[in-house]
Order: sequence, then C-alpha cells, then structure tokens
Amino acid sequence: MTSLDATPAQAALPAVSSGHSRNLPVLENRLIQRLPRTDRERLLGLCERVPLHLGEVLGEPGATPEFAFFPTDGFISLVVDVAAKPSMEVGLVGFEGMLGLGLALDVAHAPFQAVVRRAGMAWRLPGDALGRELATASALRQVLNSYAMVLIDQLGTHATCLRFHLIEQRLSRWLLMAQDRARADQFQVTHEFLAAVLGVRRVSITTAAGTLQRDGLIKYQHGELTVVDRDGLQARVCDCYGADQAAYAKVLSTATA
Amino acid sequence: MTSLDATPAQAALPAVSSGHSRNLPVLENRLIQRLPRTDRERLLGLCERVPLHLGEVLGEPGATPEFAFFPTDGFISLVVDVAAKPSMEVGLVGFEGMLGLGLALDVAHAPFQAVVRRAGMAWRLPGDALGRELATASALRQVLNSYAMVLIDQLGTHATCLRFHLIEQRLSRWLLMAQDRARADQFQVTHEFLAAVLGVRRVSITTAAGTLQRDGLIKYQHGELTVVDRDGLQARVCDCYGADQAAYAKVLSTATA
DNA sequence: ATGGGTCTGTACGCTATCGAACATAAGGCG
DNA sequence: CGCCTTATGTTCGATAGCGTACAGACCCAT
Repeated sequence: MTSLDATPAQAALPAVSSGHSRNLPVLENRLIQRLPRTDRERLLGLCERVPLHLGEVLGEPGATPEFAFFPTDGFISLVVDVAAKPSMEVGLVGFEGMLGLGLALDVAHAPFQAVVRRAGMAWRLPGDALGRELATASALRQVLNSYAMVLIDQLGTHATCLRFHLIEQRLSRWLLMAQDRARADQFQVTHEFLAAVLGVRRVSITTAAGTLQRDGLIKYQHGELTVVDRDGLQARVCDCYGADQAAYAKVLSTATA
Repeated sequence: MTSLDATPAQAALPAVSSGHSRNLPVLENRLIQRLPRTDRERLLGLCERVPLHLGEVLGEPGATPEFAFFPTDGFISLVVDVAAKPSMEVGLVGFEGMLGLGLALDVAHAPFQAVVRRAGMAWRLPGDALGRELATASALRQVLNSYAMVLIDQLGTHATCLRFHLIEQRLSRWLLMAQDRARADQFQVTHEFLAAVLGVRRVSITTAAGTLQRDGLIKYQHGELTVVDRDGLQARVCDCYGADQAAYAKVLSTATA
C-alpha cells in the first residue's frame, strides 16, 4: 500500500502543468525556463548537473556562496541559525527557485544556512560565471531579481503565518509546499524532522499529524509520509499557502512559457 | 548577566553613536552616503525632499511603487496585511535604508504595505529616474542590491525572534531599533500602537512596558515614551538586535564613510 | 471646571504550546 | 530469531499569551 501511484499531486506552483509530470524527462528549473532560448542554452552550457544529497549543507550564513544552485528536483531549506538551539526553516527552495541569491545580487553574503531536505538534482553554476552572465544577459538579471522579490514577499508571509496560525495549519502548509517541490505524494520525513522545520516540539507534530491522519488527509509510518487527500489539506491550510503562490505567479508571470 | 556586550554596544547602525546625537544638522541617508561623490550628487539632484507624515501610507502590497524613498529622519514600517485582522510589522526602514526596493530591482511589485511610523523627511525619487540611474551608476546598483540582501537577512531574523523570544524582549528590540532610527530618546507611541507593531494584545504591551518602566529602562505617559537607560535595554534584548546590525554592517560595510 | 476622548492598569478564565519523561511500535542487522 | 535503533504515541504539569471586560488616569476642548 505504499502506492506511489496514487493520484498525482496537482502541482500548485504556477506553471507546472497540472499533475502527471512525475518522472517526465524534463525536470527543469522554472527560473531557467523563463529565459529566452539562447540565454537559456548559454547558461545551461555553463552549468554542471549535480546531485543534491539529503542533509547536505550547501551554504552557511555569512559565507560567500561559491555556487548558485538551480534545483530541478528535490528541495533545499533555508534555515536561520541563531547560534542558539532552536533553529527553524524560513524558506524552501525547489525547482521554482534558486539558491545563492547573493551571487545574483553581487553581494558576498548568504543570509541563511541551506540544507538539502529532499534529495534530487540541480544545475550548479560557479559564482564568477554567473557574474559574467549577468553583465550581458539582462533577462537573467530580471528573472533573478524577480525571484529575490518573491523571496522577500514569502519571508514576510512566513513571519505572519508563524505568528498567527496554528501548528496544524502550518504543518499542512509545509506539506503542500513540499509536495509541490517534490512533485510526488510521498516523502521521507519524521516527526522530529518536521518539528525542526517548523520550530516546534516533536510532540506537537505528533498531535497535529495525528489529526491529519485520522481525518484521512495524510498517512505515514516510520518516516514515510504520504499525502492522501491533497484537496483536503488545501481546505484546511491557511491563506499563506495561496499567498505565496500568488506572489510567485504575479512577479514571475509566465511571459516566456 | 547584565552585560551582553563583550563588545561595546557599538551603535551598529553605523553612525549613531549611542544616544545623544540628537538633532545634528547632517541628516543624511546612509545608503546615499555610501555612493561616490559624483554619483551621490547626481542622484540627489534627481530627488525631491519630502516630509513623511505620521500615519501616511507610502505603498500598498502588490502595487507598483511610483517613488523610491530614502528617509533621512523618521521611519517607515513594513507591514504584512493578510487581508485578515491581525497585521504586524515585519521590517523597519529609516535613514539606514530605502523604501521601494521593487524599483531598485526593476520588479513591479511591492511586497508590503508601508506606513510612516514616525514623521520625518525623505529624499524621494521617481521610479523611472531611478531606473535610468541604475543603468549607468553601478555603485548605486551595488548599494541597493546590498540593502536588498540585508532586508532578506533581517526578515529571517525577525521570523525567529517572533517565534522564540518573549514579548518583553521583542519590545525592547523594537524600542532600540526605533531609537536608532529616530535619533532621539523620546517618541510618540501608545501601547495600542506597539501592540499592532508586534502583533500582540495591547494588554501584553502594558505588562511588558510596565516591567521595563519599573526597572527604570524607559518611562512613558500618555503616548510619550522615553528611553531612559539604553544600555539597560541592550542588556536584556535578544541577540536579534545585534544580529540585524551585524548583517547591515557586514554587507554595507563602510567602504565610503 | 467639567466632561468626553484617549491612554493605561488590572482582573479573569481559557487555550495553544511548552518541557520533560516514559511507553510502545516498527524496521534493520547480526 | 532477537536486539537495538529509530520513530511514534501518551501523559503531566507549567506558562506565555489570548480575549474580554472594566476601572482609573490623563489630556484637551468646550
């Protein structure tokens, strides 16, 4: 019953044509997709295709990022690490985004720690190559600037979600976001893991996830979580989920695709 | 335990030596100050000097900002307004920053509502003029990109502060930030006002502020709040205050000043 | 000065979440 | 198979903060 063949996740991130895209050969990155053909091909020529390993740390706060990553599969969590115990995720980067905005803005500073939360693949581009591209390819600069703006927007949304919404809602939101970026209904997450992501106790996750499971929205066992009823989740998630997507859609509207 | 400061509480917004600099004649904007002389003078030539009126709304989320503002005095609050009741401040912009990052990044989208929280003055620059400047003045682009990065960093810090720190600490932090940007020890804020800023009940502010007052750190009456013991406040504020300043200092390090 | 608005103080019960500890279940490995 | 690790479930008391309601204090304008 570990059916990977349940109904495919409606990909809610803007332009992933709905569903059914699992394991299709084209695992592209949305930002790169938005570039004009020639720019895109030149850029991809400079990139290297690299795997993202679960748990891998791709960047430390304060450091100068060496590479930019454009995931095509899997996702990366942006973590604030106040040197104190409780860390927490403040953003999620998948095939819709990029890691290494500092390079795009030509600022030698990474604000967050970046940790791979789901294994996958990415296009990896050395910082200096990106810098050279930016000098000439204005479409690239436009796209990355737009993404920076989306990130700012989403960080703001995240803060209010954190403040005003219940753990169960926040959990639902994260699951939907993760599902979108994983392009799959199932992923490996433990309660402990989710607790760290949301910045709450493990017990609180057990409770919230238990409710969602009882209501038939998800199921899980021993670190394998499956989204069973995506619509159900959407029905009880807070607006923040939609707000994020709206911002993304608005700013990175499909001019190219 | 009173001393958080192994390093002296270097007024980390670069140039406010702790307190006491009230009403100095040079009320400049730190971002503009960082430009090379010629760039700076050309830019200021395009700007208009405008007053910021208390309560004025300088931008709505989703809109395309018409002007960029570089405050020299007073400050502006960035507010997420999820269409629902509880709004909350997610960022503060004073003489150290700018409003209208969308224009700097050439993205027609403002992520937050912007409200003047303390009256003052600003340099105001039409969006198209800024766009033209950016095309030629690379120093300007560099500075504004850096500020975008700082904002991203601070939004992340804000989120964790929100999640893990007590109201009294968050209040202290806001007071210090406000004091820095007001360049004054006294400002007009009611408990109601502070509650809206921090996203908590008015009563919670009364309690927290009451403690701070009893401990001789601040005093207030009928909407006039005075910071009496700034060092005392710094001693009990969370790290987030220092983290913000560190990020600003690092990214916008004083190459020019 | 007096009265109405604004600002601040205080009290009450309530709930989400915390922190810690312990108990069960499920999977992997020798 | 049994053992050990990992994952999940449950319980208990504690607490920060909530929502609401009301009372006093201060300021200003008539």
